Amino acid sequence: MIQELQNNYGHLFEAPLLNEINRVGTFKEVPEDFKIIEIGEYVKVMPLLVSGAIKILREDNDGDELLLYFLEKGDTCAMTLSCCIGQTKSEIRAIAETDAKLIMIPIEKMEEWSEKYKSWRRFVFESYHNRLNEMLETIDSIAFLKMDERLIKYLIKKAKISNDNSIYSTHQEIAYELHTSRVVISRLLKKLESLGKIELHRSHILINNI
Amino acid sequence: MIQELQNNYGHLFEAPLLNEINRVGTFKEVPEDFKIIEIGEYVKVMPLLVSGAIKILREDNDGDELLLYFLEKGDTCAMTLSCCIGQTKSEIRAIAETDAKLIMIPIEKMEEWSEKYKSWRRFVFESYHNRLNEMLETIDSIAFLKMDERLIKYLIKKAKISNDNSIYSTHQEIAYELHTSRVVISRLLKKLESLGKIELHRSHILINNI
DNA sequence: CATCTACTGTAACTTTAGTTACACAAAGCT
DNA sequence: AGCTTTGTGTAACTAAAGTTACAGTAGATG
Repeated sequence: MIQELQNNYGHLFEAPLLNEINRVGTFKEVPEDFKIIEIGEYVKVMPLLVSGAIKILREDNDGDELLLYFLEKGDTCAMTLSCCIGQTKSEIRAIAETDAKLIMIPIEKMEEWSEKYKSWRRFVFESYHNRLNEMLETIDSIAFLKMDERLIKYLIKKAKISNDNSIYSTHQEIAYELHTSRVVISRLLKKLESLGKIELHRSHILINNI
Repeated sequence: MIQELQNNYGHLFEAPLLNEINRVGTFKEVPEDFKIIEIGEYVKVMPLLVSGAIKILREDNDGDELLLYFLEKGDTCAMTLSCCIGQTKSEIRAIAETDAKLIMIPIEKMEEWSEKYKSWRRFVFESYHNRLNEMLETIDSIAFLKMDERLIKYLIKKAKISNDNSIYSTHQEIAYELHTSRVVISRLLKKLESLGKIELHRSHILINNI
């Protein structure tokens, strides 16, 4: 494990902390679509992401979903942090967007390391900072943008995350994540295609020049 | 100052920390509608709210506003925290919703106290936790609710914040904060009135039984 | 008290999004 | 192959929200 840790967090954490993480953390590989955290669960470990991407979803009372944001390597889930500390249930769902590698840290270490390591405090604060900003961007999108613009942002982000300008999703899946209906997405995608920005195939969207 | 501090934060912080806050913090009273933080400003102090309420607003490129959430006594602005630590510009605007009393802490103390005081760490983490949850609630509202439901939530919250079931706002002001148009708000308010839930007066809404 | 400004009410219309319904085609299965 | 499931395209309609326009009225101001 030490290698993955070194590569992704070596520059962030001081050596003694890295050693501790190596000692108490457990390495975990999860496949795409693996459910890492479910809404309402108590969270007992904090995941450090070393490779891949995770999507964070919110759900309303009717079971309708909304994509909040993606996590990438070097990130941790501030929501989880937040739950760990408060000992509260998870407010969100975390699903592996791609195959991913994680280091799981038992939550008891959170407080201990916050006292001991300046770099850990920095990391935790920075995670919160980043997540708050992601949330703000999400709010901007849903409050200020129309669905066509949200869709474009979504496609760009999704392509960036997977580092591939093909997106292998169905219209239905996209509709879920943007919390709208399949018909609306098909309609808007068709419009984007007619503008030459994308090409539509079955379960596959090719990004040309958005 | 010590009295306000004791009352609102006495149970949260250990005595030595309270003393330090008393020593380095500056007390500030601001009137309703006072602009505490503006978008794009660098933030050099962290406000602890001891009385009154503060509204936190987001703005898009066209200058359209959206109310994110309210802060009440015992709260601090996690956004500000976040900015302090990251030394970045403020992403939000903070306006006194009512007359308010604040204790301003120089940001250098943030890191110092995070190392020294467990209660401070708790407080900071908890603030982040609360703010993330407020943001989630905001997202829920704008993503999952229709305007009439958002308006009702807004009225309830606003009444609660001012501890008064009269709201002294114009339809235009409400429209700004919910990021919609005055006509829409007038329409929906009229409907609520006809249901007997509220009474409409000039610049004044009386909440009956929402 | 006459005038002006700000606030509210409402009608009529447009735009955007959501819904229903159905046709058709690609992939999966036996 | 034939059948089924899943994904997409599109039309027709409804609902919600945003826009424009204008009238009326309560307060503020000179």
